[in-house]
Amino acid sequence: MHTPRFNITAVERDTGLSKDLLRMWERRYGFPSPQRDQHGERLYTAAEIERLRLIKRLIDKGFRPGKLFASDPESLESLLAEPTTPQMPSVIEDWNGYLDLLRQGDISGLRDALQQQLMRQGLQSFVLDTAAPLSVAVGEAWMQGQIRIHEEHVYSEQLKSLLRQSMAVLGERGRPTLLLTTVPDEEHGLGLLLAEVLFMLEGARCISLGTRTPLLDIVDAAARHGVDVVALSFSTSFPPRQAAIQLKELRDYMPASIELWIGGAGTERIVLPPGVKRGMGRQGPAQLIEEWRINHA
Amino acid sequence: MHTPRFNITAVERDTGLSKDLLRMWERRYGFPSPQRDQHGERLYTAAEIERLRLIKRLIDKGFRPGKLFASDPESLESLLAEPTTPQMPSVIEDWNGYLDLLRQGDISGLRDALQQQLMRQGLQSFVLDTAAPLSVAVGEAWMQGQIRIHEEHVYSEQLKSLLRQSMAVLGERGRPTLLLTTVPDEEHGLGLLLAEVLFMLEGARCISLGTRTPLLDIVDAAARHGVDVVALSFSTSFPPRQAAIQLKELRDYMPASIELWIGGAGTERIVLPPGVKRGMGRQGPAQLIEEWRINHA
DNA sequence: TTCATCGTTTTGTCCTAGACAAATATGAGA
DNA sequence: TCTCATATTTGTCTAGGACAAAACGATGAA
Repeated sequence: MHTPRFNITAVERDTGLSKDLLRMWERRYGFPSPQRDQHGERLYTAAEIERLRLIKRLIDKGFRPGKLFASDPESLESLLAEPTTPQMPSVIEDWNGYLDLLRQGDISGLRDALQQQLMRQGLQSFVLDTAAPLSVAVGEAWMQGQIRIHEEHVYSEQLKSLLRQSMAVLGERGRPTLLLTTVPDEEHGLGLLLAEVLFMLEGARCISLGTRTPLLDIVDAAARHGVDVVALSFSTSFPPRQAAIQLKELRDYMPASIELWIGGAGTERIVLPPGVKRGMGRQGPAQLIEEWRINHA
Repeated sequence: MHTPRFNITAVERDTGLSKDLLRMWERRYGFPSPQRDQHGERLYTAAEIERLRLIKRLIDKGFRPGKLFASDPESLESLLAEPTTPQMPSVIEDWNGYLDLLRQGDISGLRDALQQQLMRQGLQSFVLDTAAPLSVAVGEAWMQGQIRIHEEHVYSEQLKSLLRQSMAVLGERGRPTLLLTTVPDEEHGLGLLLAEVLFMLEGARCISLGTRTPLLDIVDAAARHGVDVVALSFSTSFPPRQAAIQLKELRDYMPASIELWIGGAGTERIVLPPGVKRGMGRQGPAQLIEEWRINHA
């Protein structure tokens, strides 16, 4: 068991920073400056990846690379703790009960706790008031290094399983018909499932393609199934600018009669292209459905 | 809605071919040779993307780029129809009933058909004799261009939902305890779910991490949950050589007391490192569990 | 024959470094 | 204070060279 070293492909995969960008940062700012193997190829350490993740997170939060690379590593940590918008309390504290179960590896305990909460709140409130914010908190906890990625995986699997189970009792639904999926670079499927539950509770008919559908196939699928709406989910970690570009493209390829909706924790910062609607917060999905029904009465 | 043109990022996203590779093919083989915008940046047409996808499928099937770029576009289509290995009857024909439902976009029809078959066969036989071979056939049909990727997505989602639902009635189980997941480059989760069902039917306790868990996290999760076995799934499209390397690494990182099992349609061609077991075919999973129980009686 | 081994060819990924568009910050003027 | 124009920062594209890894194919042994 030796100290693991990672090549640039692995770093791209684990940080979401493109190879081009990693090389450019090295050229421009001098960090990271990974060791090289005997062929001159970059070999990154786990610590470098850790710091890159931190920097990425801070950039997502609105800081600029120039400042971040200039200041010393220690002070970066503290920046993360600052709330994004003033008066916004840390989301993590409220959920420490569930997070502790995760940290202890108590899977059945976690499952029981979720199940119990679902019973208490009912499906809609459970999704809106527990599952959605808890998922954000779990993501946040991972970002801050409080839990490991496999613990996030366990959480995700348990919740998916629970939701699928609950959804099975909701039968075939009416209009509008929605096509749900994510773009190819967005692999988080949990938000999609949450959206599916909410839309089904509003009586819509949902066709889910799962994650990572190529844009041209979304267009084709929408036409084939004659859907009224294409709904996409974006997680917090998805780059907002990328999202805007892809939405614009997709909007261009599809007839205007098919609406394009987006949702998920990562949608707030996305600048919406014309003809794209956002469904956020408690009333988001219900509102979108209601609007659609009024317009198509 | 104008004639769509795609930049290299969009092509990478929709074909799965890296920018580097797209540029290299252009340099080396002269295809694709996209138009350029006023700044010299590549602009691909939908037709070029279509052909690139075809070429990608053929390469995945075992053809070599050199040959493919040499032969004319028309003859490429016909290559897809050929069976991968001689004397192997096309698996697709046997499953045309389901495939037709997919092609017609009849989702509820598909769901009913699967449900009905599950009722008729029982869970174990359904997984072994329907779900597993049908999934291979669906993959094959996509490779041959008979269905589009979004239709494969629909199939996958319906089957997952059905299986999760069925699994919910199987409660907490006994030993051994298995950790199920895939390596970071393997995103196919259907095989994992099939394995989970089979192992649970044998009375094992399954902890699923979903897909794409970093190797070091697999190690950590295995230790944390005190599992007896780590089970990984590989799809047919996974490069066997890569699989062998990762298995060897993983075997090195983990204590010998934890067994390492692999399964899935893509395992046949993998050269097994020492200390790794393969569970293939009808009796595979049952056999592995039984062996383990004998050794740990 | 069949199988393994070793050199050769093909193929994909990494490298450097220049250019420039898009995003953001800054400052001038209303 | 706000708006617009200009400057700076930042990310992504470009080209072509290099070379590792994979696949092929020929040669020799069982």
